[in-house]
Amino acid sequence: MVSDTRPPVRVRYAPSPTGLLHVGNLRTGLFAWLFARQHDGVFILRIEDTDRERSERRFEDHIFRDLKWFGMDWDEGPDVGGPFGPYRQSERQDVYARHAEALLEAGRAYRCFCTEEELTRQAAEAKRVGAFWKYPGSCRSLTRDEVVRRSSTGEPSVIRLEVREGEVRFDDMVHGETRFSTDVISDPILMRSDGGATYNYAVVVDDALMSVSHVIRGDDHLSNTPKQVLIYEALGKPVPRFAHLSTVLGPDQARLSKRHGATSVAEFREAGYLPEALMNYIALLGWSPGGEGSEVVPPERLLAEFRLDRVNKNPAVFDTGKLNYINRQYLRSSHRTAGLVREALEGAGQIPPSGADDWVSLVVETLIGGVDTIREIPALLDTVLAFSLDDASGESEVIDDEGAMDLIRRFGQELAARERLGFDDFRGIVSELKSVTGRKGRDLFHPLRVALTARSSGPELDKLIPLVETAAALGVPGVDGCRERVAAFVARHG
RNA sequence: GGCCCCAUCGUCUAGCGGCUAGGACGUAGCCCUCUCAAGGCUAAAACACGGGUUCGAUUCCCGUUGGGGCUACCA
Repeated sequence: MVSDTRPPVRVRYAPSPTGLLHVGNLRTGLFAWLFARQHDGVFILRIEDTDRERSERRFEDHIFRDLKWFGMDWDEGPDVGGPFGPYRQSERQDVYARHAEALLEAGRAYRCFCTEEELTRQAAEAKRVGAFWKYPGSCRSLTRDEVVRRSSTGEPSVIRLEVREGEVRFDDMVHGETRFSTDVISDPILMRSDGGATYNYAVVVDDALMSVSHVIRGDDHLSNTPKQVLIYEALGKPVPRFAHLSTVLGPDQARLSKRHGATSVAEFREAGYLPEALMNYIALLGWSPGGEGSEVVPPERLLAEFRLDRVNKNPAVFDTGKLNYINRQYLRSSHRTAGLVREALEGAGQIPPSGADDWVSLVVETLIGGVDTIREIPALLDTVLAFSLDDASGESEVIDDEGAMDLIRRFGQELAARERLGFDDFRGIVSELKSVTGRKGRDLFHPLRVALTARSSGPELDKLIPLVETAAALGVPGVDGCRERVAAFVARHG
């Protein structure tokens, strides 16, 4: 046996609590989570709330809630703790400061007194004449005494990393080997003049201290990576492996945002999407199971088949239509569907006074095939159960057809003879009407549908009739039984 | 301006020098059917452009074009 010397897999997901969790962000989290779980690794949730202005605690709670709903779990995080905490950047400021001091001591970083205004002016001027500009390193050569003197007068300063010469290279799991020349990298600011850590520095300190082995994140950070590698080097910490994921775009090819409609996990949940369907679809953004046939890949299979190194490099456009298709597939087979339909019906006040369970399963059986999401059920049910004679007035094909009306009258007489119309009764009546009137097929069924629903389309009659009869029997408000409906229809048009 | 990343049907993708360029969603037609859906079958639909390398490029290299990111005391 050869012993495995690879370091343990530790992957982190680091959302910012500045708003609701976004599907683009969620995809990064999903890929990171899948990778961690596939390698028996540790999945860490870290909250990047260094932006005090925009970060809010309630958004953090929403992140926990949405991730759990989505089906992800984590081993370390602000809510569950862990050996490398704290897991909120806002609680780690002293850690950043301490390591910055150490870098200063080690001569890898230096204090810079250049004012932001002056530097911004230089940069703007360079840009105006089309010249390249980077921080010239003016403060690199300040003597220790001078630094002490200027600091003691209260002159504000930042801490910058001294960028070495040469090249930075790293092997990205989705982009392959990537290299940058340090010639174009300004000495990055580690600590701001207000004493706070900058993002690029804080992530590195956190990832290094948390022994993160794989940094999986959006590719908007690809250009930041060389800076970060330099910081790892200065800190004397091993550089993790990186995987930079492309962004998720809206239908107009622009980055997905609110104006594209639903983009937050919460919205998809509320719209009645099943979490496993959303997970399946999101995994398909940049990855595919390959081969031929279905792309319905449930979470268990995702765990087995997903490959981070096979994720596409180019950005993917979010397609609600395909998400709907995937959701329909899960809606039909999930054991959770009934419970969710029940909630939706309760929310819409469509649960009858008695017999709720039977009612819900009947509604599911009748309507689930016709919807993209659970959310559509209450409205569809309303439409299906509605019976308005006024709607029928446009059905001249039936109303003006004496044969059809005769059929309906006979149908009404049959119904009048019984209390309830069971589906077997309906079968019997129909076959009798068929032989009496000589009508069949469309001529036979269409008039009956119109008399029963006042509409020319809807679910199959063998599903619709039990639904209407049950609704009437259970006392769903405003729903008449078949007998009353046909009688009313005959009274109006017959 | 500089640096970096990306580029196959409308969309998501398979492809890793030789394929009738495959699948999925969507679209169209047909079938099923009382209707609308669903479901089944079929069809149309792509290698951004120009140079190389090679016996041979969707595939490798270089440009161009078009997207995107970074170049902040934002993350």
